[in-house]
Amino acid sequence: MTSRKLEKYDSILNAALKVIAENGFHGAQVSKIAKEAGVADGTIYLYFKNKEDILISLFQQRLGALVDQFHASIQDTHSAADALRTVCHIHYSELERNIHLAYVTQIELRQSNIELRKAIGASVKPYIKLIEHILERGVQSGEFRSNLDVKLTRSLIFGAMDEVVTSWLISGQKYSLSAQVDGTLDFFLKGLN
Amino acid sequence: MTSRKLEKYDSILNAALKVIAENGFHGAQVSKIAKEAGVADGTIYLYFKNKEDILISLFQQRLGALVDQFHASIQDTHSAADALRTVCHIHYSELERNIHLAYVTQIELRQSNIELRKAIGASVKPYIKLIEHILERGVQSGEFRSNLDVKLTRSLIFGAMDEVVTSWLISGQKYSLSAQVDGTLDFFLKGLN
Amino acid sequence: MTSRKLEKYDSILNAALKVIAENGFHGAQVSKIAKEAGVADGTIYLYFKNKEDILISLFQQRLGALVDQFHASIQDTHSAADALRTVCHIHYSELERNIHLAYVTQIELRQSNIELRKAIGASVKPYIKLIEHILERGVQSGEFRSNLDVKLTRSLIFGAMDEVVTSWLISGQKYSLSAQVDGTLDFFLKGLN
Amino acid sequence: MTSRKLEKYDSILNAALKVIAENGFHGAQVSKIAKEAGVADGTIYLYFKNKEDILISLFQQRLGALVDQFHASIQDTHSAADALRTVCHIHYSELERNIHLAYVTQIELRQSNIELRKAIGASVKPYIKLIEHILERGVQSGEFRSNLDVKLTRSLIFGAMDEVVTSWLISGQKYSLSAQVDGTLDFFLKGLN
DNA sequence: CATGAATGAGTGTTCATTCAT
DNA sequence: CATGAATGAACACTCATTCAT
Repeated sequence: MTSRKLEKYDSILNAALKVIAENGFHGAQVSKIAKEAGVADGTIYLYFKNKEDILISLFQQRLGALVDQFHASIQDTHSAADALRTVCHIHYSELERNIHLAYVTQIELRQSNIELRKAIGASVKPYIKLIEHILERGVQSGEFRSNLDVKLTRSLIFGAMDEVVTSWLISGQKYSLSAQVDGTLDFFLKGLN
Repeated sequence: MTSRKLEKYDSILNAALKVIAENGFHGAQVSKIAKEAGVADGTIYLYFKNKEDILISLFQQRLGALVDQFHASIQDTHSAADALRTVCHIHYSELERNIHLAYVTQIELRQSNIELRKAIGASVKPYIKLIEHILERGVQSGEFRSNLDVKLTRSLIFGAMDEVVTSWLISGQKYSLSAQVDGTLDFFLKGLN
Repeated sequence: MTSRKLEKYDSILNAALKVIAENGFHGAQVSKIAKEAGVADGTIYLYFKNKEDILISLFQQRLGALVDQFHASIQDTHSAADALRTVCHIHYSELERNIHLAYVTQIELRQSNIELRKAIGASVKPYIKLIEHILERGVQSGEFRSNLDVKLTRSLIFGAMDEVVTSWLISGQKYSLSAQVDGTLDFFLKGLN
Repeated sequence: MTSRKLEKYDSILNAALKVIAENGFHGAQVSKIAKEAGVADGTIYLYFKNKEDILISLFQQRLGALVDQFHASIQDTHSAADALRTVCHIHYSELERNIHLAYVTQIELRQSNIELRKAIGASVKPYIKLIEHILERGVQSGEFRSNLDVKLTRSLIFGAMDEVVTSWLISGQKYSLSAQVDGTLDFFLKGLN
C-alpha cells in the first residue's frame, strides 16, 4: 500500500472508532463513518471488503499494537511478577489514555454479531497467551507456586482485569484506572490474604 | 397477577430462553418466541411492554433466583472463605447444569443494545454487592488482609469467575466447569504464591 | 388461501402489471408496486417471497390462464388447421385486448435476469408443447405433410407469432393485431406459394 | 479515426463481446471490459460515450457485417426462393460458427433496457427490410403467391428463424443449427402441407 | 492520450409493534 | 383476553462516470 492509500485507510479506521464511540455500535452506519472520514460512501469499499471488515480491522490493528507493546515491554522485566505488573500497567493506562478505544472495545464491539466476535476473540487470544507465558515463566523460576493451574489462571487474570476496566467505564471514569494497578497486582500475587 | 396470567408470563420467558439459545440473540424474533410459547405475536405485548422487556425480565428472574440461592446458602457458612467458595460453587455448577442459561447470559445477551445491558448490569449489581459483603466480612473477621481494596477486589473476583465461565463455554464445554472451583478459590485466597 | 388473502394477492399482481407497463421493468420498484396496490411495502412480503416471486407469479398466472384457454378452445375443433387457427386467434386477440399484459410479457419481462427468464421459459413450454401436439395431430390425420419436422416447426410457428405481436407493439399498435390471424394462418398452411 | 484509435476501438468491442459471453449482461461491468481490453476504465470513455454506446456499437458492427454479407450473397441468386435459402443459411451458419455472438445477441443483449433495445431494433431493421425485398422480388417474379402480405410475412419469417436460433442455444446446441435450413425453407415455401 | 481513485445515487427486505376483529 | 394481518422505517453495497494527474 502506498502512503496515500495508507493514510486514507487509517483515517477511515479513526473515523470508525470515533463514530462508534459517539453513536454506539448500532448507530454506526457506513455513511456516518464515511462522512466523518471525509470520503464518499463508496470509497470505504475501496479499502474494506464490507462493514464487518472495518470493525475487525479496527480491533486487530489497535489490539495488535497493544500486544506488540506488551511483548516489547516485558523483555526488560526481571521477574514474572514484574512482567505481570507491566502488562497490567499497560492494559490499564493505555485504555485510560484512550477512552474512545476503551469504550469501543469494552462496551460497543461486544454487542456485535457472532462472526465479528469470533474475529475479536482471535485478536484477544495472543494477549491471553502472553499472560499464560508469564505464568509459566513464574512457575519455572519458582516465583509462583508449582501447583498453579496455568490454563485456569490466565482466564482468571484476564477476566479480572477486563472487568475492572469495564466497571471503571460504567462508573463514568470517576477515579483513576491506572491507580488500580497496585491493588490488582496485590490481589494477583497475594490473593485475599 | 392471577395464576393463569403468571403461567403464560412464565411460558413466554421460557420460550425466550429456548429461542435465544437455539437461534442466537439476533435470530430471536418476537414471532419465534410467540410461536414457541404457543401464543399469538400480539399476546406477547399483553404481558411485556416490548421485546427488551422480555429479555430484561428473563435476566432479572433467572439471575435473581441465583442471587437468592446465594444468600440462602451463605447463611450456613462458617467463614468468609467458606462463603466465597460456596458462591463460586453455585456460580459454576448452576451454569454448568443449565447450559441454555449459561449460553444466553454469557454470550447472547451481551450483544444487546446499551439499554438492555444497563438493565442487565442492574441485575448483576446485587451479586457483586454480595461478593463485596463477603469480602467485608472476611476483612472484619481478620481472615482477609486489612488493606484489601474491597471495591476493586469485588470486580476482580466477579470478572475472574465470569471469564472462566465464558472461556469454558467457548471451548465447547470440553471439561468440567464445577471442577474449576478449587483452582479458582486457591487463586482468590493465595494469589499466585 | 382465504378469499380475503386471494383478493390482496391478486391486487398486488395487478399492481405489478400496471407499474411495469407504465414504468418499465427497471422502474418497477417494490415500493411503487406496494403503493399502487394500496398496501405497505412489508405487506408484499406476506404474499410473495421476494420481488422475483412477484414477477414469476404474474407471468405464470397470466400465461397459465391463456394456455388453459387454448386447451379448452381446441377441444371443439374439427381439424388440426382449425386448432392452429384457434390458437393463433386467441394468442393475437388476447394480447390485443390486454395491451398491458402484451407490453409486459413481450417487452419488459424479457429484460429480466437469468433466473426469472428460466421461470418464464418454463411457463412458455406448455404453450409450445400445445403447438407440437396440434402438429402431430395434423400429421397423423393426413392434414399436414408426413415429412414435417415437428420439433423444428413448433419453434418456427411460435417464433413467427411472437415476433408479429412484438412488431405490432413496437409499431405503436397502428393496426389490428387480430386481423393478422388470416395472413398468419395462410403462411403456416400454404407457405409462400 | 486513426488506425491506432481504430485498433483500440475494436479491441474494446471484442472485449465487450467476450465479457458479456462469459459473465452475462448483468455481469459485464465497464471495469471488467476495460481490464479484458487491457486499458484503464477511463480510457473506455475516450472511445465511447457511455456503456450503452459500447453495446449499441457492438451490435451494429456485428449485425451490420452480417447484413452486408447477406446483400453480397443474394446478388448471385437465381430466384427469390434461392435468395431466402441463402439468407437462412447465412443466418444459421454464422451464428452457429460464432457461438459467443449468438449467445450475446440472442440471450444477453435482450435483457438490456429499452433505449438499448430500440437501438438494437434499428440494427435489425435493415435485415428485416432485406427479407421484405426478397419477398417482393418473389411476388413480382410469380414465384410466391400474389396475395402475400409482405409486411406481415417478413415478421413471420424473421421471428421464426430467430426463435429457432434461440431454441437451439437454450437446448445447449445439442444438434446442428445449419442442418435446420432445409426444414425451415420447406416450411417457408410449402407451409404445413 | 491515458490513467484509476474517487464519487454518490439508488433499493430490496426485515421485524418490532399496533389494532380491528 | 387473544389474535395475526398489516405496517413502514432503516441501511449496506454496487458500479457507471468523472477528472486531477
